[in-house]
Amino acid sequence: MKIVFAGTPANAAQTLRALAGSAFEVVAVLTRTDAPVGRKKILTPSPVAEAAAELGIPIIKANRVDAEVRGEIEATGADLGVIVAYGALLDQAALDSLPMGWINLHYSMLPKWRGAAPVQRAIMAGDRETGVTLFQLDKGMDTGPIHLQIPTVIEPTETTADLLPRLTELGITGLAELLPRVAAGMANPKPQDPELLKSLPTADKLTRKDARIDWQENAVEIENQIRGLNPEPMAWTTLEDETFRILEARALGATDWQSLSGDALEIGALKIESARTFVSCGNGTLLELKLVQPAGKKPMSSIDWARGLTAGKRVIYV
RNA sequence: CGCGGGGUGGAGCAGUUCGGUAGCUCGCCGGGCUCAUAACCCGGAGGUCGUAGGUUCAAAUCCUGCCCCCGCAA
Repeated sequence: MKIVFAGTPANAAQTLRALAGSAFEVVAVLTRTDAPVGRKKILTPSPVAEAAAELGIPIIKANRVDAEVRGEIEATGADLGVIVAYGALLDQAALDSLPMGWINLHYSMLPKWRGAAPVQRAIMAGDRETGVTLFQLDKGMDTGPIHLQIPTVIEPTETTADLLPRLTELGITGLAELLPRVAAGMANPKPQDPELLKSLPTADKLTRKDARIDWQENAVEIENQIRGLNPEPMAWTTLEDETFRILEARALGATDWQSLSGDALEIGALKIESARTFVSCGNGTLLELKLVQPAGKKPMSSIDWARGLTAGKRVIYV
């Protein structure tokens, strides 16, 4: 069975490497075109493109599968497409370009969290469990029939940065199990429940607005948000009109500390103790800052940051 | 030339406007107090102030070039 692999980011590259080392032949790789990266806008190939180059696999760079790209894919003589975070939807014609269609590796337990940011959304929502789904791609957004799913627990302190590599491994495991079955014509995918497809939340792409902390919320929710948004795009707030990123923080439960202690802090106010820093959140809850990054600075521990604050400086978030 | 912040002993910062050889909060080393400690007290080590050059009697502070780090935007 010959395979065309489509993907873009680092975890997709890792999956590609695993696939290339398997019994199946990866005859071509489809990835997004080189994109400008960083302040200097250096045109950089995607991690998948780099991996493919190393592996000596022909690369097709395109941000859309149009007639021309479809022709290239068909010309490879591949049987099946495997797609992992490619970054674009395939239309029906593209889906039909390969005899066995396309199998998508998605980082959630579908039909929950369909869409672009399933890992982040699951953590941000405070889910205790997620997983990977291998399904037959159809024209909808992650709506196709499911081949195989592998669940996993989300640890209480886990960030997207922690979870994604684990899911990547699970995805590779899943592919190793599924592909031989597909090659043998033994695949039997089951349709997703149409009701659940409608009712369950989707994992829409994250915007900068999603990454901004609303200190009115409870600390537990804010912590979930911070963990889900690490490392991309990273939660932020403002401090004296400057971006202030919070990479790591821990909620002190759902306890109403303000009522308990009586020293009511304004929401968003900072409280510094000997070696710890807290921010007052909604309903009297407290969030302990761990790792922060002021604009223009490197990430630092919250206590290092607090050490540098001058006495008169007002440290209330807005 | 997209906008902006920054490079000062191991860490985080102040000092740069109005040039005069370096300060704060920690850490580290040694000693003391204490049942004990992230507490307190005493003492100590550690800095060519990113780099090259210029102005000056004198530059972390003024001028010029270069390197590096980071936030926003893409």
